[in-house]
Amino acid sequence: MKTSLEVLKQELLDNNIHLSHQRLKVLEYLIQNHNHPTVEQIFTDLHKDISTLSKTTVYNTLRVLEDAGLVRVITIEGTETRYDIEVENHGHFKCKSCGKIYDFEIDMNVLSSPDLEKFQISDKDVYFKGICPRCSQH
Amino acid sequence: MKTSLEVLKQELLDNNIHLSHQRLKVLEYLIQNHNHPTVEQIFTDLHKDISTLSKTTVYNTLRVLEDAGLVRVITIEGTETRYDIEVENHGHFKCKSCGKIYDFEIDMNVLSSPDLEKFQISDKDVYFKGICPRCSQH
DNA sequence: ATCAAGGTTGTAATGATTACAACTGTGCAG
DNA sequence: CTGCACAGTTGTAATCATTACAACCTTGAT
Repeated sequence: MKTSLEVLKQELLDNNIHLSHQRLKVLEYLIQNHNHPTVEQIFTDLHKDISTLSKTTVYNTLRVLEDAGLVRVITIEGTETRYDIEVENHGHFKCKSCGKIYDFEIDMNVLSSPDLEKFQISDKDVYFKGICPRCSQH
Repeated sequence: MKTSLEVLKQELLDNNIHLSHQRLKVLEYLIQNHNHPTVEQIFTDLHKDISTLSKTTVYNTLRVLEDAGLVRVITIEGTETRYDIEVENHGHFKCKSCGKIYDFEIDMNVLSSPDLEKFQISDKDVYFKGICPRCSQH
């Protein structure tokens, strides 16, 4: 499994990133919660276990993980930033009614454009919005 | 031409939206500036002409235009919200070096996923990031 | 045992966006 | 003509996520 903790820990070590207690907890949290949590959610939940945890640390850690390419930042809406363990080939759908974000499989490799011939592309994000099945059956 | 002022004015009238002076100015600005301006840029530039203009009005107007489907909101980065006259079938590329946002043509209709069979999709956004040709040559 | 470097913490500052209440202008009824 | 109602505009204050910063803590090497 690609998102196993052990594999990711090794990736951090390969990137010369120190595996502190807090960082591991954030990483574990993201592995166990694929529901695209916000910083607030991550902080609130982890705070129950680590009472000394600071929100700044959560921000710092997420940036470290993002820079290492382990975590994907979802900015589908300007008002909220969400985080996701990096998984290839999927887009994000946000329901305008209930607000839930769904993953969907999509082949990013198909996504290319002659306009970008000379561009170096490092990130591809696909965001859809609309109404999810649960909300549309009202 | 699809983004002509006259056509868009008619669309606003069709949506029962009053064509105030300020709203027309914002609309004109977006037609003339396809460089994905922020609220700050729109406000600063228009303020030169309309000295009484309020930033709140710019926010209000952009929301009205967005709801009417004439304007597309670009949230490629959580820190900045940008606005674009609605044009079909194009994605946005942001250069991580110079920060410029480029349009590129892409066939949104190709973008679909079996996972979304029962979803009602109303918006499709494609965001790429990387290095633009101007920044990568040296 | 000591020291340096990196990591963590809490508070203060920032900055974009929204809420809100007062003001303005325009069209219509009388 | 006059005044009223409504939609749009304005400016300030409030909100909220994020960042800056300085002090503190941990850990590992010498």
